[in-house]
Amino acid sequence: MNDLIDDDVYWWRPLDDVEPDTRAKILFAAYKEIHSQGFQAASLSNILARTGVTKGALYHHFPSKTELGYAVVDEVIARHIHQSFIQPLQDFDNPIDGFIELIRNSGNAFSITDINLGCPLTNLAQEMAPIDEGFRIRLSNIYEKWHQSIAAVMTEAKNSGKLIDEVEPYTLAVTVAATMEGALNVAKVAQNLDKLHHCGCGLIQYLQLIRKQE
Amino acid sequence: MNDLIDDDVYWWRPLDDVEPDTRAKILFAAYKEIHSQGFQAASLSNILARTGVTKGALYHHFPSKTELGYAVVDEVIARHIHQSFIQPLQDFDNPIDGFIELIRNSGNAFSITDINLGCPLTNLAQEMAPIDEGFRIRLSNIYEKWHQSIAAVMTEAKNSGKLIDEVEPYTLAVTVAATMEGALNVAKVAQNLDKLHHCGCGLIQYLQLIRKQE
DNA sequence: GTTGACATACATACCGGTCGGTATTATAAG
DNA sequence: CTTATAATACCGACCGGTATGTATGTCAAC
Repeated sequence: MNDLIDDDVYWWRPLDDVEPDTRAKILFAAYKEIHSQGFQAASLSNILARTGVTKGALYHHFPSKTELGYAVVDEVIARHIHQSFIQPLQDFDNPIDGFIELIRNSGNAFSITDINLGCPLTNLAQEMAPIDEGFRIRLSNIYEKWHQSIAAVMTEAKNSGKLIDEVEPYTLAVTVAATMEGALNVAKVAQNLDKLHHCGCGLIQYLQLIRKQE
Repeated sequence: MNDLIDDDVYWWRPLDDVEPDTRAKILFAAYKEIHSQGFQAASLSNILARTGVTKGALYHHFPSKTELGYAVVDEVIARHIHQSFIQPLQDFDNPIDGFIELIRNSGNAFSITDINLGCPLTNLAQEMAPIDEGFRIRLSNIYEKWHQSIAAVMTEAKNSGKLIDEVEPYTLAVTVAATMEGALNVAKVAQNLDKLHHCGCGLIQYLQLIRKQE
């Protein structure tokens, strides 16, 4: 039905030994449909066809397509971002080294499928922020949490003398996040991992330069 | 009909003293509709209603909605990017100073409308790259030209000893472009110019750090 | 009288959403 | 243990609206 996504390479999957309940099935299928088609172009019929769930069941669990979209943001995307981008920050000893490590790993972690479809958070933000405030608020909150998490570890690093004095932690956080987002964008359009690597190298260079020399 | 865009603040407008021909009218209206709604959600009926042009006229000039979209990319968006982001590079004496100046000006140049709707190039790329190769190629070419233009001025600057030796011009170019793009994204979702300023400051800091000290 | 530049009416398909009905399970009284 | 009642979960035909696209007609210019 939709060849853009192969279930096997997907980051999240219902556990094999537990039959996911209907709501979870809908939610996951909706996430995939939205990720590959965008929210507005996402077709409920496609979601139903792929899950085998009927329209009645869908509208039993969700009052509207919009509310289904909100649930995808709150329950799937927000969790994904937290696990992939916020949680790892906590393990950093020195955030500069941590980020460099994270960027280096990203180069290998992303498959070409990931690249072509882009970041689900960015995609939805782009599409829905100007036309639906419910989406915008939810997505904006996720970004803000991410920025503040980065700023927190940078503040700590600065206080312990690991960063040059000119660094403003929150400014740095927003900039680093924006660069990572832009990098994925660029790679997506080019369908080319090299672009991603270039951005990674550039960002690493920036991070090296704000490190306080002994 | 569509309140998202106010014609008067738009960067491009048919000249007042020349009645634009039908094709140009359609093209401009389509550009606005696509910019505010996205390509897939853009409605031909809206475009027709706003121009007063009939469906017959539209399909006389363009064989399909997709081809109309291609024409918008080739004739409107590509030109816009060239004028706004590529042309100004040529006037730079020192590209570091030039970029800093350009970033500082951007902070004032962008209206809240611009921010909320986002960059037309980025929006289209996000939406259409994974699902239509015709769009993807066109948009990818625009990005590539932009990257190479930046790389060219950076190469020149490096050769004349204005940049530290570690700088790789093309890598720097892609990174700077990605950061600018990400910055607009972040500001769009937050509907907040402050985010844009933060990214501007971060980027300026990076540029200052790669400058060769005398 | 042929061609280009439109205008109008219509065709077809798909969209999100509704609604009457049913199957299953939970609760609790008798 | 049986039975009555109620709530939950689900089914699928159907609806109005809108989407892109098409077929045919008009009319002025050369």
